[in-house]
Amino acid sequence: MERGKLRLRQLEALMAVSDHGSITNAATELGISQPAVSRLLSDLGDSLGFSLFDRKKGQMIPSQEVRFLQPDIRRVLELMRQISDVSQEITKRRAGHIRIACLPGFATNHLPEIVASFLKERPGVSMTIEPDRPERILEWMIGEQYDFGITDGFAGHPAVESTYLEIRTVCVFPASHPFNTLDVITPADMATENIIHTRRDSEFFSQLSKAFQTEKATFNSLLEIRQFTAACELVCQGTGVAVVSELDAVKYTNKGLDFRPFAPTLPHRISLVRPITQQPSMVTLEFMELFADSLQPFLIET
Amino acid sequence: MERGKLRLRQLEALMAVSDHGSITNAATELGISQPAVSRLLSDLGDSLGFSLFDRKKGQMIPSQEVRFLQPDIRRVLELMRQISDVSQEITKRRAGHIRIACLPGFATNHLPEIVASFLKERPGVSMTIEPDRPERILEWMIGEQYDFGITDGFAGHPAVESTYLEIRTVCVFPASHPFNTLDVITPADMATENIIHTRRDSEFFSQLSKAFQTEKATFNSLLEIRQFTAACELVCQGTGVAVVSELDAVKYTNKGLDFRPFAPTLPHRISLVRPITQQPSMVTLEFMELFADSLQPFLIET
DNA sequence: TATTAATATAACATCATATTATATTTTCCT
DNA sequence: AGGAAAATATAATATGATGTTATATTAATA
Repeated sequence: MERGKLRLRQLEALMAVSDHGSITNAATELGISQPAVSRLLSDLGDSLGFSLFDRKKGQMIPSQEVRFLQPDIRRVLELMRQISDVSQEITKRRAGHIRIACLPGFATNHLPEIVASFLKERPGVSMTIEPDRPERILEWMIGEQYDFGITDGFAGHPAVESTYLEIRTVCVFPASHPFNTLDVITPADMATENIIHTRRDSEFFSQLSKAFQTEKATFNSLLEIRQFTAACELVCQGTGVAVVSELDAVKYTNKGLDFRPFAPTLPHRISLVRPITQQPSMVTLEFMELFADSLQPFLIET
Repeated sequence: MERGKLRLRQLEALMAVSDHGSITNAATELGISQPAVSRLLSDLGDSLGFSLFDRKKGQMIPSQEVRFLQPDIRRVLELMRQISDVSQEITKRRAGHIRIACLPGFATNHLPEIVASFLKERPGVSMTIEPDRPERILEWMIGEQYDFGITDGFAGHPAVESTYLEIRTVCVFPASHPFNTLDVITPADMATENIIHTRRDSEFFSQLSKAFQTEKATFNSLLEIRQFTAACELVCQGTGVAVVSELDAVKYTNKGLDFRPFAPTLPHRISLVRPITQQPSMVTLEFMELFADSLQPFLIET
């Protein structure tokens, strides 16, 4: 017995002949010459050590042994086709998996629509989105559990590459509020208003209160929340006014909210991060780019 | 992009490098030279169109894209190994499937032990055993639904090859019965006994009753059964005596039964059959041979 | 049995896959 | 940072796999 290795082409030939009943037809099907198939089979027969076909009035009938192997062989060929297909999709950035860790605000607000439009064009791509606190996001980047992170302005870490961005912030108020006559809103304007704001230990709160101090305006703290979207919801209810990222504000214009630029310009600082050690996949890269672009209209010009 | 076909060897190289962390190790593992692996990968990279590995201080880390494909690739390689293994087993007649149709008597009596010893040596072989009436067995042979059949003496059919066999028959009686002093039992001896026998329309019954007629012995029919084993069970109970195939008789010697040759010699006629149109698999052939051999000790010498 | 269709074999071209030799790059260690 | 050692890439080349065309052989059927 010749114990040569099984080759894919031999199996292809075997199935083609099984399926089309003759070597000649199989050759046509495979787009090669009849002798080529003939030899593939004879080689395969040699290395398998049993006869592959019985002839029954001109038809090539697969032997019992071959029939026994057929299911596995079909599976192999099918899988090869699939691998080939999927890798094509990957090349066209239409297949793959992206793991994103982000601040809870993004998980519900801006990210979903970007993700949706990205996935719509790419049937083979799947994603994991994990919202969590900044420290956790950082850990995940370092541990390479996620491919892409959206977090707040952060200190930097040798294992993490980050792009720092400053988002415009605006003052939001109910559409019917007198503020709608102003072009810009200042701390002085807000001195008589109830203010909804982020946590006192947040970086953004200290910026905001400093702005009020500088202009010697009263800061009437009414409510402390964690996310800008929560603030917007409350402003909708008429509970007060707030300074939030324009990214969040625009989502509420059709929900009875209006907004104006806030002066002085306060940046909402965020960072787009990724593990530096591993090369991101091409889809990931493409997504990160798309996401960064999506923020462009909301960035403070420098 | 070069859109060449994926080759198995490339995938093997890919997984070897993924699993062993370096091209050099992978090459050792595959038993080939380092440049060979190097080029397999570079070819694969070209045809896939994305980078396969990231280097991290001497370790080759599979890229996101590769990791995405790995499960499928592993499955392909595993399947190929399996096909190769199974076909080896087939060659050694240790894998395959045999479909047997037989008379109900054989399904419970002689066949099981032959099957058991056959399968014990051949871990990859599986069987289907279908007991049924002779006409049904014939149909199945013609329709090629079964590979091997055990039926009673039969008329012959152009699509079925058959081997005709004559099994010795003996008279069975309880061990304590006076018959145990005789060497041979004749119809005359049995004239005073209650007789358990096969159905009146069976070929064997007509032989038996003709023997009694020839010797002008009374035939005290007590019970009509279908299978010889059933007759043996009843003889055990002391219900009567019977003439049955020696094949069945030997199974009851340790169950309180004894037997002696019956004179005149009556053959129990059976046929081993198989579809003539299709070439039987090698295991099937081997099993048929084993089965025929197992009957040898019970055949009437010619 | 003659004719035709299907398959096998032979001689040869080309590409895949290996080799050895050597250049280049990376890693890692003063 | 610079240089030795290890890992990887490239080049030149041999061999086997896979294809071709031409032709012989075998099987089907009228």
